[in-house]
Amino acid sequence: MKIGELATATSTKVETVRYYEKIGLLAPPARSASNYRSYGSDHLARLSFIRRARYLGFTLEAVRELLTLSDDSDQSCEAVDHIATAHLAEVERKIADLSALQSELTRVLGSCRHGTIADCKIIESLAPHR
Amino acid sequence: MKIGELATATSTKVETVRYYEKIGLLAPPARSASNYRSYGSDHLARLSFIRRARYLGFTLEAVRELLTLSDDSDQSCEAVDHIATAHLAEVERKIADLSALQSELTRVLGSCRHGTIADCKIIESLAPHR
DNA sequence: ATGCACCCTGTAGCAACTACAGGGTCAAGC
DNA sequence: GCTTGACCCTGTAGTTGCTACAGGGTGCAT
Repeated sequence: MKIGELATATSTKVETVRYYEKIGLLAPPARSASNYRSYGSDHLARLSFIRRARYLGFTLEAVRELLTLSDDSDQSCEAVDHIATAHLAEVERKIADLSALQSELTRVLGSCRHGTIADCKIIESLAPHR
Repeated sequence: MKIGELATATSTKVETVRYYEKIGLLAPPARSASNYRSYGSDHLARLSFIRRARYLGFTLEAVRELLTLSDDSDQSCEAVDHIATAHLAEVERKIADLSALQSELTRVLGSCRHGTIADCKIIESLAPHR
């Protein structure tokens, strides 16, 4: 299949596929006579894996490790578990941060009396100096 | 005050202060005879505002708008409210996304039997093709 | 006078793409 | 047989919000 087909099959942009190849995440495929990239089902599986891991928020570096690990089917999956656990912790940290932010923004917004800028509580709470 | 003092006073890095000046967020200050930047209390107030808005997760573009609005004290604070509301919505969307992610990661991790890669449920769930 | 902390400019790097610019290829329709 | 349009190619620059040099100058204390 051509790059466009692979891209639509995996909900990826063509440029992103080429980018993954450039950074060594996706193996360079065979080329047609006219120099078009020609992908097989192994590439499709690999890219699906990458996209799903990315969808789950793993960094490209983590994806790279997961791919290496997944190629070595004899190893224990301890390392995989480790990467995923660390990522989950990171996600939970972000949720906590954003929740704190949400509270603060809600508080700030709640104080808005819809008057003029001069007595806007939002602006005021951004510049907390008297 | 010199850039280093301003930076520590606002918990900012010196490079970041210069960066804000370069992108036109912070007005260029006066210079000393030896070409050192020399800041006043207005700069301090301005930078405090910026840092607090950034801490609340506003983008630099939003901060720029908030600054412009805050300079025009006669205007209604409708526009300010609008920016903050939009940002809150964005934060809430991110929280929702991350929470979904958290569930999925927890589910994936919970299925790990700590065996070999070959039957690792984590890897399997990343490559959902039969 | 010499060391050190600070300041200056300018440029390159980070993540993970995305968007051109400036070309070539291929199949269909007139 | 020629044009039109959709696709493909490479390479480079842009995005966000900084951060980190490199390679220099300044100011103060010892």
